[in-house]
Amino acid sequence: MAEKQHLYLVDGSAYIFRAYHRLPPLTNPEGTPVGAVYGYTTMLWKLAEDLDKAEGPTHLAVILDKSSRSFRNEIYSEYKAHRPDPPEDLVPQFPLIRDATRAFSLPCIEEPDVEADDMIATYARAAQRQGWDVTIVSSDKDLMQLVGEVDGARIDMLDTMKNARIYIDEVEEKFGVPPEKVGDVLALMGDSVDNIPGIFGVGPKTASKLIAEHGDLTAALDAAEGMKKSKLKERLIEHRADAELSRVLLTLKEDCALPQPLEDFRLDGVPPEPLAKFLETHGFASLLRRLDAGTGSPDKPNDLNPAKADNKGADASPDGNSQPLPEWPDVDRSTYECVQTLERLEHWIERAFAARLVAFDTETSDLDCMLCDLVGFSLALGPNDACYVPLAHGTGDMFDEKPEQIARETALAAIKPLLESDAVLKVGQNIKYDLNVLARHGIHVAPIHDTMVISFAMDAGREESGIGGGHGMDELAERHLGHTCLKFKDICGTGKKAIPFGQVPLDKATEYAAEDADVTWRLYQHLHRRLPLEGATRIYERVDRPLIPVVAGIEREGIKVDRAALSRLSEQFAETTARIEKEIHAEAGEEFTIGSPKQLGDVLFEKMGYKGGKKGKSGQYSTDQSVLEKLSQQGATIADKVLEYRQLSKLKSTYTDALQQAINPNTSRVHTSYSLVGAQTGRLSSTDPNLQNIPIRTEIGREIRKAFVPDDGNVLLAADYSQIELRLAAHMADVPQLKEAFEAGEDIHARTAKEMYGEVDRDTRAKAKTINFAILYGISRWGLAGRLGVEPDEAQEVIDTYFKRFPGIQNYIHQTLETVRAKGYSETLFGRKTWFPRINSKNQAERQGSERAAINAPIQGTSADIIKRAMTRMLPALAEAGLPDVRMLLQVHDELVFELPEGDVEAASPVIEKVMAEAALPAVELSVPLGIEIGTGASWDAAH
DNA sequence: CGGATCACG
DNA sequence: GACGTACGTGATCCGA
Repeated sequence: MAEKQHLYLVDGSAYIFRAYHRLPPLTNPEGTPVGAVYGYTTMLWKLAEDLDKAEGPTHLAVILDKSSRSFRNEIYSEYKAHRPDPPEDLVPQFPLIRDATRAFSLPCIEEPDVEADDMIATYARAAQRQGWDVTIVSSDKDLMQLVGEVDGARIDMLDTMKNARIYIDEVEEKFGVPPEKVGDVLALMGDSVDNIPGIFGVGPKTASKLIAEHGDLTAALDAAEGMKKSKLKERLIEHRADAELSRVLLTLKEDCALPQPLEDFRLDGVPPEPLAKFLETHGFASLLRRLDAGTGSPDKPNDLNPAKADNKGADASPDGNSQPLPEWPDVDRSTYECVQTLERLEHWIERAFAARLVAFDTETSDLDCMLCDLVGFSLALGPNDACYVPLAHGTGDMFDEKPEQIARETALAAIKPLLESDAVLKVGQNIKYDLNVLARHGIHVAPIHDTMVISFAMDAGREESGIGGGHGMDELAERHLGHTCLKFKDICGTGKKAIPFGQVPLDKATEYAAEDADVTWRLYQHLHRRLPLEGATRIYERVDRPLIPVVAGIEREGIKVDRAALSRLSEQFAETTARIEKEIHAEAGEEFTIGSPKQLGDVLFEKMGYKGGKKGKSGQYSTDQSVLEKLSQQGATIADKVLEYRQLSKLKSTYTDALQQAINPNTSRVHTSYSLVGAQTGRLSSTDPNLQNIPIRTEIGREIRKAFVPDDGNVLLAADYSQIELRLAAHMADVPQLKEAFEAGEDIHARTAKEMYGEVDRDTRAKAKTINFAILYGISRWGLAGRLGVEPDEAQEVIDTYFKRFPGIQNYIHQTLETVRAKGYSETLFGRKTWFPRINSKNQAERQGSERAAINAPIQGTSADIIKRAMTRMLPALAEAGLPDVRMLLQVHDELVFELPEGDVEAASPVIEKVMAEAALPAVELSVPLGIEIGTGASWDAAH
């Protein structure tokens, strides 16, 4: 019986355009741009690796566009007429795509005057007729027409960037119709990229609705006559011919002449020699190493290879620069040692002292570093030179005998001098976690490095090919080392079946844990040497690195909450919501789930017939606050009740219930976890629980703040930067009036109103405040119009006036955008970079989104830098002032919260104020003062 | 697991 | 030509 054949057809031309935009501008050793080629090569690599898999290819061909002309141009001269020329650094990569394909010894089809889509369609159908399965490697929506099954032979698609299979369900999800109707939908929508007209004013939603309702294009167009009068009806009738032409243009030609028979596409593995040569030529060193490892040929031992030391080829691994990677052996988990005796541990410690740098990782029973038990730690001193030291394995529900291991206190006592030694750098990935675990055992690890934080300092906002832009170890290992780490899930399982790490057998545990340390060591070597090249040393060394132990300390302090008060609030909220729920149901005349926006929308806008319902992307009515407030103004009392219900259930579930649960049983306090890499701008973020969004804006919300309290005899002190972002904007954009106003301690929004309108009253001040924020967030006339409740034209006038009064602002925005477009990143006053890979996107919404974020990032980021510097200096300054009992508890972006003995308030306040006010110095001298507001009280609420 | 909603700066 | 409209976050709930 013949095995099932499976043909993969790779849409090469479409791929490289996407790869080009998603990858950094790498160059090969000769200076030729190769970013897209690199992406293409890794994609072919992945496909080739699937060769042996059940759903993998037996046959494969790459289809390229030879020219963009085809029979469609004969029918419609405007077809693809307005396509811009490809970017100039993509042009030289086209021929290299062919080279790459040949390097993999794969067939490559290019026919003059035939579009790749038609060739793909032809081959796909030909294979399907022979009973083969077909996978089209593309995400082109035109090709989705082909998806489906004929006589057991199926055609599907694979989007390698999203690693997603596209089959009938996915197509239906995207277009709302089955694959064979996609052409009809597209004919209505049109396609600006290919210049297919469609029907003016008809977008994807309308198009798919029309086709779904009427069955096909002709039926939909015929039905127009019978529709009730509307813009849509007019358009369908008027532009019928456009839609019909579009339908013809969108029909794939499935009967092209086949330049090569299908059988020629059989895959017989990839001969390594031509591929190696290609990878070498273009400096794809990380792939080259994987090739060497994969073939395992005896003349290339899988070890440090001095013969390769003369390889000067720049490594175009996707780092955004051409930093050569040191030649390391591939990760080999079989080399790791499981350390089970004190003698062996002492040996490792001795070697670590000699190495002066050790990568370090703790393994624990829980993700919460304030609750977990330490079950082991791992060390790495070089590539494949790593060990795992189990301390508490097999003590859980396991029936096996407890394995031999060093007693925890003995091992910790042995390693404490190493971890605390000034002479040895301790490197971790998210080392803040390990700092906290060990601090609970009386070990204060220093000095430290953190690969996650180093990565963030260089690459915040950068995205790479299909891997994402994160700073987690697995991602960093993939991106920089081309290595796939063992996944925690695979070791411990997931969900209910998950086991704690302490119950993982020692051989598996050693592979996983020591690999973490090994990979951390490698990442450190790689990332740390990139720091100066990326201009990121200053921000890392002066701001982010010194902050790590400070934030760890804050997390360990935690904050006391009044459980009884929260519990009372929970009860009160439960009673009130129950009452309101009944009232809402009564008013609606039926019981439904108020918390379901879908059900609520149907009740309000369908059943009760209220107007003003707007459906969003998902086809659901929006029922958010602004919508409900409008309904309320129309006299819908149910809207007010829903608003109140929403508010109270939010407060209950997110705060009064959750905070009680978050109280640590050992410390009786709530310990948040701050992410040092959470926000692209450099801000911290807070999780588990988030203590940066505790309510303050409403009276009832502030009840929750009252539950944040000091220990007996202490008070809480809240110190916040007043209007720091506007102050920074005034400085950075050099706006004399605003600087003066800040200097004089004026009300800044009032001053803006005076400048804008000549007079200050409630109304003009409120407008000015809105405009000031609009500026900070990157302005659009439509956005501002919405906020001010005026027409976009009027909003534009307001913006014009603002720019005229404050030309520095306009200049700042212009300069910032120019720089970001040219360099790809923005910078804070302290040199923190945030990358904006979509700033030059052809997609307008995407591009404009990036522009707004880019305008805001230097301001928000500088503010973050400043408060971080203040935090780092704070406790030493207080200790210096003889105030060692002041504890720093929280950071909320522009606010620091302290707990201190009542008697210390008077002495501590000026110290805190001074540290915060002078935090930019000496690196940056601001032309505006930083105003600090300080309050104290018996609760966080009272401290404001 | 993504979308909708809403809490904060 | 259509899109969707203020920046940055995280938690919760619903419903597929």
